[in-house]
Amino acid sequence: MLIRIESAFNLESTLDSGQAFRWQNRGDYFEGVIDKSIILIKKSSDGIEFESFPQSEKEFKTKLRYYLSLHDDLELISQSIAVDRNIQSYIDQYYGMRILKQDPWECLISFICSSNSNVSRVKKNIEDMSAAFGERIEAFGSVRHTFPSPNQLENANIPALRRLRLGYRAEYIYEAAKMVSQHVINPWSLVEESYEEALHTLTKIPGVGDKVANCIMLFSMGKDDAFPVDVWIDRIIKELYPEELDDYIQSKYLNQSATKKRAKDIPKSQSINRRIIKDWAREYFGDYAGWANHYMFHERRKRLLRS
DNA sequence: AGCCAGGCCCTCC
DNA sequence: GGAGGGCCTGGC
Repeated sequence: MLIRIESAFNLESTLDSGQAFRWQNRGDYFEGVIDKSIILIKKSSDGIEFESFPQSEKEFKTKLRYYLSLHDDLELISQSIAVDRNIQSYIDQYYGMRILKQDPWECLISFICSSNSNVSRVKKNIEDMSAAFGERIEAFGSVRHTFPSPNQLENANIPALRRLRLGYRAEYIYEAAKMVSQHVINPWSLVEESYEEALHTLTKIPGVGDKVANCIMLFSMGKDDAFPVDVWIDRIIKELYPEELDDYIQSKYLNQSATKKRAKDIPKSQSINRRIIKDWAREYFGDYAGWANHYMFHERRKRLLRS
């Protein structure tokens, strides 16, 4: 079925930029799993062409438009975050890349897995968990599995998760599944909450700190101003904006009791922590800071893969 | 062999 | 409140 897209859409960068972990690049199309279906997507002249099974394409069209954030005004967002030449260049290079709206539960577990890890390993972890505890789907010549529900993961015990090579994350995943299945936390309801509320709730889950929480909020909850700071973003921001960061810290300190703080106590750009970087970037890039984050991250990742 | 990878948690100060 | 070390595993 065709989904007509009026504005720009970069399918490859959107699905293969490390924000989602279930998409496989099959050359001229992508295969993934959303909800209870296998999805095939490819570019077409006036939008994208997709197939779904077992859920019908008619049923899936609305869901897919939402998932791909096709209703978001990319022109507006790009203008909003293009505050300097750096970010403008990244937008130009990967124009049409969008932040997805994945399932918050799957996204939560995915980014718990991501700590001290890498994209290809997280992909394997998610496929392994799905194969072990999700439901089998067969379509288009492929066998895939749904991402397990909170109940299905809670019923998987920790040793079984350990056997999937999840390492110390197994305990976190099990605890998270228990919290969700027992209604201590409802990740889907956080879409309606404010950034601060959602952050507060998410970081109560073991294995979820500030970075992971910001990824979940950005990639599944439509919190466009979430700004995950990992080692790469940390390096990029310090590299591109050293003066701005120093100025920001100066002003923060001056706004406090100026006499109490001595110059030597003011952190230098090398030792600036991730909290300060996040606070600065959310002010600097504004309402769509998370999109700026992902363009910077993606550009760096692509550049490193080339070299 | 030893360090690092898209962090987080716990234990000290 | 923040610095420092440990943690599963895989890859170089």
